Amino acid sequence: MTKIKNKNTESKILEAAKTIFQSKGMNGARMQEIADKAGINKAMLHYYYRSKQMLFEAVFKNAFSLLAPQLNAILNDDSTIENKVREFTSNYITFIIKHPYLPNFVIQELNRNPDFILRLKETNGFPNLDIFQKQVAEEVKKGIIKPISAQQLFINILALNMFPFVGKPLIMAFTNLDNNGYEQLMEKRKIEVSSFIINSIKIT
Amino acid sequence: MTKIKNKNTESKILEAAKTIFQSKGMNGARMQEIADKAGINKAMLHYYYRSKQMLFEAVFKNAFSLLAPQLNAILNDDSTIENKVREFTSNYITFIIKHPYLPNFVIQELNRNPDFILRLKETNGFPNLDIFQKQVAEEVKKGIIKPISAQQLFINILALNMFPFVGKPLIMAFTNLDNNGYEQLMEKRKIEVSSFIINSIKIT
DNA sequence: AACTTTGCTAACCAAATGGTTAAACTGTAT
DNA sequence: ATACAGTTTAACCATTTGGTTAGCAAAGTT
Repeated sequence: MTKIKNKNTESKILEAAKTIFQSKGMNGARMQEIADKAGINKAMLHYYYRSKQMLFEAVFKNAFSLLAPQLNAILNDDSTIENKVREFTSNYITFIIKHPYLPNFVIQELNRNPDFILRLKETNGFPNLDIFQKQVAEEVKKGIIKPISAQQLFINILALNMFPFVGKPLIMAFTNLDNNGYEQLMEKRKIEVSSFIINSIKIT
Repeated sequence: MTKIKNKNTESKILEAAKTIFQSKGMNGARMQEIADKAGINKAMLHYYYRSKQMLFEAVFKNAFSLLAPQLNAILNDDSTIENKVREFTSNYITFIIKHPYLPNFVIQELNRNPDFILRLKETNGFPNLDIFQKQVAEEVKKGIIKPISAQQLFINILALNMFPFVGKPLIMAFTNLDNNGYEQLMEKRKIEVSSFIINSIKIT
């Protein structure tokens, strides 16, 4: 029963920490609040994770490891750029609707501590533009897409997909939409964003 | 001399608070650090601004009031959409390069406290899509641009312009660029982003 | 049965933090 | 000179916060 109890508590902590950290950030989160949410004693947080910083890093790495494979789908898959853009957009937006705090959490914390990403870059499977770069150059040369640098294209894809979630409050305010209307907009973007990108780069 | 000293201290506080709040956020900022940066006693912060919350709101409103006119340029100006997109992109990126912390600060704090924007919406000059909406519908009808909703177009414009700054650490990591390379990328975006948008929506 | 390890709790602690206060200082008006 | 209002400081305060510790109960080991 020891092991079972252990795993239970440890994962309950991680789950609670995820919720609190993702909605309040490292600085806004309180150890007591995490303990309360997990329904355990505050000392247990330190028993399992030693410090707030280490608990936070566990949560952050977990979050980032969800994002990275999504990006690798567009960077390393070997279908055409058009196909990848269409598939990525649809998949990514579906994915983020299920994890709405994720992009903002990752971006906010990376801005707070830019050095943090250096450690992540060592990680296996960290997104990398090399393959994508070759593919873009090739399709440009073949006359499939208009001249564009892979970097700019990648930034544009990322921007069009991630920003609407990161800037949700801004968008809701400007468009005068409620939560419902906002969700409908996002739903439509699953196909509209990819068309927007393809229209821009494809040679007809 | 009384009035001068007064204004001096008050604006020194605001200036210091701006720096600290924009780089560390409301939760990460410390009153003592702001006082130190301003070169004055901590009690002065409360003398002039009563509380951390009120000092923060002064900084935030200040920041937002810099952003709003930029957006209104694209929403309410009466040149063609193509012209507005080109002008806005160039102006906005130039502007943000001068105030790099601004977009992230505003977005981060609005996500932390979404109710906050409700008060701003009452403000005079709060960006509003009404005019833009009519203009987009009209240009679509006239066959100048392809069918697109004003909301989606606006989100795309915002995304392509703001995201690269909000997601700077992410972009630097994925593209393997240093600060210098990043700045060059942004410089190029002043014209490339508008072309990207125009290519996508314009009927040739 | 005696002993050790593990998971857990309540109570506690030191440092940090936002905020207050009483007194001193400064320039100005009387 | 004196009184006065606005400005500034040092010292202080209450609360919050991350983190520690001593001890306990249950499970595992010998």
